[in-house]
Amino acid sequence: MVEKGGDLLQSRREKFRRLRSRGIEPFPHRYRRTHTIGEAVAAFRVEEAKGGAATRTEPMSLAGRVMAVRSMGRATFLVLQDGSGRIQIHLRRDTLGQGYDLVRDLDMGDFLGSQGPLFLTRTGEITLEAHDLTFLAKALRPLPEKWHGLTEVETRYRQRYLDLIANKDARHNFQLRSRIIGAMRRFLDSRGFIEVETPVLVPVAAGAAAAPFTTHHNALNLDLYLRIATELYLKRLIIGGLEQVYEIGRVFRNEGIDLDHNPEFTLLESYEAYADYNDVMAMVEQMVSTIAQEVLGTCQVSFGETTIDFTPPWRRVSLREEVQRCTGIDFQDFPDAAALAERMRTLGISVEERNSRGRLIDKLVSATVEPQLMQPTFLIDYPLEMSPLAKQKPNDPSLVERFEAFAGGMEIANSFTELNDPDEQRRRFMEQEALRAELGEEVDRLDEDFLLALEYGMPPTGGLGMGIDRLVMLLTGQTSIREVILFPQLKGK
RNA sequence: GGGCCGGUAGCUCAGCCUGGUAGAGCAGCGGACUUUUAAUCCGUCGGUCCUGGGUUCGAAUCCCAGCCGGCCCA
Repeated sequence: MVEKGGDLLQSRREKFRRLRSRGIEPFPHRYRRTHTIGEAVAAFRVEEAKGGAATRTEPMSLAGRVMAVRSMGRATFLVLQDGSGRIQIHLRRDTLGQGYDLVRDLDMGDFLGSQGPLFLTRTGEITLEAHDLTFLAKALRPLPEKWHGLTEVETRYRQRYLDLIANKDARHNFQLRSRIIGAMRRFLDSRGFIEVETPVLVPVAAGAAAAPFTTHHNALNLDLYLRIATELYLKRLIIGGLEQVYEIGRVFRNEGIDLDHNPEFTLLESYEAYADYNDVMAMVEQMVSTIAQEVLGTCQVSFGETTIDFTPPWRRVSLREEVQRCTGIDFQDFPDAAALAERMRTLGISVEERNSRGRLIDKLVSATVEPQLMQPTFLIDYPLEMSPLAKQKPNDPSLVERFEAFAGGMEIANSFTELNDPDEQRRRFMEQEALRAELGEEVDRLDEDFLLALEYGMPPTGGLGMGIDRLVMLLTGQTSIREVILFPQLKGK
């Protein structure tokens, strides 16, 4: 990389060189801290409750990154940051003697360890009185500015580490993300699910209607795809007698990028034998509200302009009714794609000449219904042709037992009573393949090996797919998926 | 794919409309300062003005094309 700002870098390199020449290793192997900063502060509070304002603790060793330097000549204040928080360090020539000379070669961004008791300054700030100072790592490049931090969105994404150093909100959101996924695992585990892992590299990108990424295995000389869903492998496990399984994993869809799409994203899928979509619906609202309660301490979260309340039960409404309410269109009146397309055009929805009826209804929902669903809502009972892996409703074979969950104007979950009749499944796959051939649409792919598995018998099963990134968006109040994915996809630079 | 906005020092931003030697704050460097809190004070260094063309005596500024990012729409 061509260096800009050469003298800034040179100044740091010079300090680095000086440290080494004085026999101080700027990159030692380890440091034994006795407390995290968070623990140290908590320990001080305990002592303070006993001892009052003049409290001094026993010496502690803390380590972290230097986030601020305030030097007043023969005394210097540093702010040290570790994963648990920040604390002020007070350095005095009186106390440190020659050790104080290190201040000269210290920069913001360096990692330091320091040992000493904690006390309260006269302005009331908990502070470590440094009795020694140890370089733990030298920062050879300057950090973003301390007050404004790092705001340029592109740099925040391309150099996420700088975002995490400078912006507390960014750190917080990713910590929440981890806790959300942890709470989700505990919820599912406590219900008897087991977590499994299925292939990412697959010979058929099946289980959803999406364009896959392609790759190649050299030794096998085999073209492979990155999975677009985990669905069909998880159902093979149901067939194998693992009655409750889930996988939280990355899937890859070769499509555009926008506020709620990233080409690789994290998907929860779960399958439960002997359950149907009603059971899954109950589980979803339980799971999301439990996670919110556990992670945020509340089921109400603010998102954009509104407050979303995840307290069960969530509104349930049939897809047909809701589309009718939002658009005045009853899609049952339009058994024919061309007529529906014409009607949709009158609403200003752009549709292509060669869209299937299923694709049209999908567009209708995402264009008109979805953006209105701010509060958690289950849309239930989808048209057969939109749902090749779902089981028909006993009393209306034009519909399937399927729901999608929405919140914040986004789809967050998709579920159905799984189709387990292998012959019917084959017919459905064939219909999809015919659509692809006829209209060139991206459709579910036929997976012969899955059909083979189905012929051995799959119990009635309720399945679920839930977009983890979108759930994290909702629970962290972020309206862009790139704010909850550490390294979102960007164009090359 | 279309529209709008943005890209200037390491970071945060002015300057662009109305062309005339590229600025501020922070950071850096030098100095003063032993309880500061965006420390303060004095001095000082620092630029591929996103890239490439064009117009012009002269372009960060105007025009065209492109790259990257954001938002809106499809």
